[in-house]
Amino acid sequence: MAAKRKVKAAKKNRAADILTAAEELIGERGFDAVSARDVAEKAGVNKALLFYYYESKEKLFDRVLERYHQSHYEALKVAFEEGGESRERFHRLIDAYFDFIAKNVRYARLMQGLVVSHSDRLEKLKKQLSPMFRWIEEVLGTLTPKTASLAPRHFYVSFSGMVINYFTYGPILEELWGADPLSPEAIDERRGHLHWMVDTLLDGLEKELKAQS
Amino acid sequence: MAAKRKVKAAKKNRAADILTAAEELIGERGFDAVSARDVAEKAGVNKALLFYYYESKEKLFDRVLERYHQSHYEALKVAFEEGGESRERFHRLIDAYFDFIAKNVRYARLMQGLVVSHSDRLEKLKKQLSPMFRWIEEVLGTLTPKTASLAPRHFYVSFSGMVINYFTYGPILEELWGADPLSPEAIDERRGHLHWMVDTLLDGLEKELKAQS
Amino acid sequence: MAAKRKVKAAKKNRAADILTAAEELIGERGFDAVSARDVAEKAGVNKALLFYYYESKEKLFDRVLERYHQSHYEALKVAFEEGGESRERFHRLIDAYFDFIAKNVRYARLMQGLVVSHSDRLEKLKKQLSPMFRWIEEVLGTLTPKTASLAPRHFYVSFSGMVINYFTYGPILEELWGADPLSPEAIDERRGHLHWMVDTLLDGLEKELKAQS
Amino acid sequence: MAAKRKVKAAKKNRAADILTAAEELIGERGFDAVSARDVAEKAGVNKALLFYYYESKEKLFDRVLERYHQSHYEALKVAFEEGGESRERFHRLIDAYFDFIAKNVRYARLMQGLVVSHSDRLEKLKKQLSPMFRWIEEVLGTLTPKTASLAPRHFYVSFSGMVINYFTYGPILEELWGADPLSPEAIDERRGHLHWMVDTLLDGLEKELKAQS
DNA sequence: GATGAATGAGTATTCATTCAT
DNA sequence: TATGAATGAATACTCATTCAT
Repeated sequence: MAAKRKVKAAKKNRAADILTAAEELIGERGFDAVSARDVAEKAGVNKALLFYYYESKEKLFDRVLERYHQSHYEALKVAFEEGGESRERFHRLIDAYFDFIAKNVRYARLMQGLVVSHSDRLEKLKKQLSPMFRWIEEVLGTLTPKTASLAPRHFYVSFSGMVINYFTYGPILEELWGADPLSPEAIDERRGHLHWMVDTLLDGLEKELKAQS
Repeated sequence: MAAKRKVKAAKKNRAADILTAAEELIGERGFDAVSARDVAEKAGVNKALLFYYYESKEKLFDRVLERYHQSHYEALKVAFEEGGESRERFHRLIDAYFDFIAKNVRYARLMQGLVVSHSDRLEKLKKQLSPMFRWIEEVLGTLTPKTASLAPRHFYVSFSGMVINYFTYGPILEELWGADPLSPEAIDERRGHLHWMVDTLLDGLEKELKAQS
Repeated sequence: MAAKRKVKAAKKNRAADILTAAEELIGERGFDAVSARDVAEKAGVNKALLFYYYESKEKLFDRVLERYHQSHYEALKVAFEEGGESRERFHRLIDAYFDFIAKNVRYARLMQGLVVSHSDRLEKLKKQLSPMFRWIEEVLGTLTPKTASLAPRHFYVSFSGMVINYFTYGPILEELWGADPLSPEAIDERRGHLHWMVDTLLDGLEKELKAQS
Repeated sequence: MAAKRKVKAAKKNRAADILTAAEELIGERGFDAVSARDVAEKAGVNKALLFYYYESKEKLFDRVLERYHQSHYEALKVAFEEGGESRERFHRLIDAYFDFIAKNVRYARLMQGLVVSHSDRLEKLKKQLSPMFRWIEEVLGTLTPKTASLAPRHFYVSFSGMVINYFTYGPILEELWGADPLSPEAIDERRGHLHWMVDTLLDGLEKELKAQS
């Protein structure tokens, strides 16, 4: 049994190696700039093996995304549903969002590249994101007034922009910024910004709700 | 003379045709997914002509970007420097930003793809964006408190995220959104959202400044 | 087992086919006039295979040269080091040189094109030829006097010119020559010429050495 | 009249500029490595002008060669026919050959590339070289015995190899040679080698003639 | 499972050449 | 004469994918 375990532990999981390699490369360079050869080399396997395990480059990349989407969605849900008072929950939600992206900057880059890609990939993306978007709309629904321009969807887009773009535009601003935007201190600073945003905007929304009623 | 003019007007300007074709295609599919052949076909010219006028695909794409950056920057400056009371000027600024992107959705898509691209292109982008970023930092500097997380750079990233991502993530959300996010009505609604954001956040900042003094 | 052998013998060695095709074409037309497509077609393989095996056209051509240089150098060494009296050894040396070129006229043509090619290729050539040149200088060193214009290097250039140019200029002179300079008879005649040269020049050198001492 | 002269002197002779540019480039890089664009740029004229004056790149290159062949042939003839005793004339002939090539190293390089080029160019070359070869055969005919391997054609090939290859192989040997083979001193040294060769071989031939009679 | 070999369709770019002006 | 614009064909090389072993 011990022997078997050792064997199992030593056993190379090439399928997983490939997935990891793909994930890293796509995150760094974007979809179109990564070739099957690149992935195979990085994973240390034969090129043909990609196709054996994942059928096509496209499907391999789909798998990379799926994994990300799922863990992203779950991170948000766990954070929000942990209980507590409403405002507290939203702070936890934005923290979860921000932390997930901070830990997976490659995911942010990948998404950014994806949303401007051609139709086939977009269609898939729509389907994959839809449950998370529905859930967030529902969650935010309780505290926004009827005004169309204050509907949950707008806050969703605004906050996801604030979070994601920090990580994708940040590196560009590095020199102008005066410090590495991905350093722990800078990340904390940004987190502070986001919490101030949440507070200020929740205050504003509360005022609106009062005025409407 | 009139005849001559007509002839002149009818004169084919292939260089411009190529630039336009490139602009449209890149905006739709992103840089890497556009080939020289695609551009030539769309422009209705011989592939080799593209190299005759622009030397390389890369340089052609640079030209596309330059044009955009410049008109973007100018639109913002004109809007802000027109005078008026501070809050009014910021509303005009956000309007200018939003309108420019709304009229040039392809530019938004292009930028989104760019920020996650490989190093050579990124380096160029940094240089090109730097003056605008500097200017915005200066402009916002007057109304933010000393707190690091409320520094101009954070509001720049936040607002650019709110504006740009509406147009790049919007299409993905179309079905979930329930309406075309690029329709005039939806665009007006989003504009309303942004103005509410500006007002609410300026209120918040004023409160902070008072508290600090 | 015999069957197996047959199978093995029948096995296609495309890498070798490509090398052979390249060698033949370059020898006929010179480096620059041979395209990757030409080589692939002659070898009866897909163009991409050429890059699969040899990375680049340049490297493929390098391999062709390497093979030639090596066997050329070895042929000379074997001939000279076989022993015997000095004059006998030089006759064997010139025979080996001449025979090698006669059997590999394409190599002569190839070299002739190479020496007038651009810098990258020249640099490589220098490195590849240097051991053979050093060795020949050493070998000739024993029988030339101190006079600079009778230094080994001059005899090396002179004899290599006599040998190589017969095969490269020969075909041009064919019609004027009155017979095919590559026919066995013509080749024997040329060999006679070279041996007469060797004898006459060795006589001359001996006289010089005596005069100097 | 003076005015007219000035105008004439100032008048640009583009056709000649093109020919000169072509000559220099071909001599440096060989035929196939020179493009019409290269020539036009070096000559400082529009690419289309090459075709206006010379019809095609091939014909332009032909003209370059013609000029060379003609002046080469003439240099040899003048040197030999100047009179004097036989041996003296041959020394003058080899001097003329050597000097011409030394002054036109590019011609040597060009020829070396040509003799290994494909058929069209070779055919032309044959026709162009034929009168000179005939003449040399005739000139040498007086002092060679009947022996086939001592026929004029062999000495022609041998000496042209000795002369030309010094200039084409020389640069390759530069580092091994220990000095620049194209420096005036090295060139004089080589000239010495050639004259020693002429003397030694003429001595040898005389001995043969005596033996035969 | 895993691999080396093989390929057809594609890439950006350069070429000699033509032509209207 | 001279040129800018235009093109069809070629260049070396890369791609995702297949397949026999």
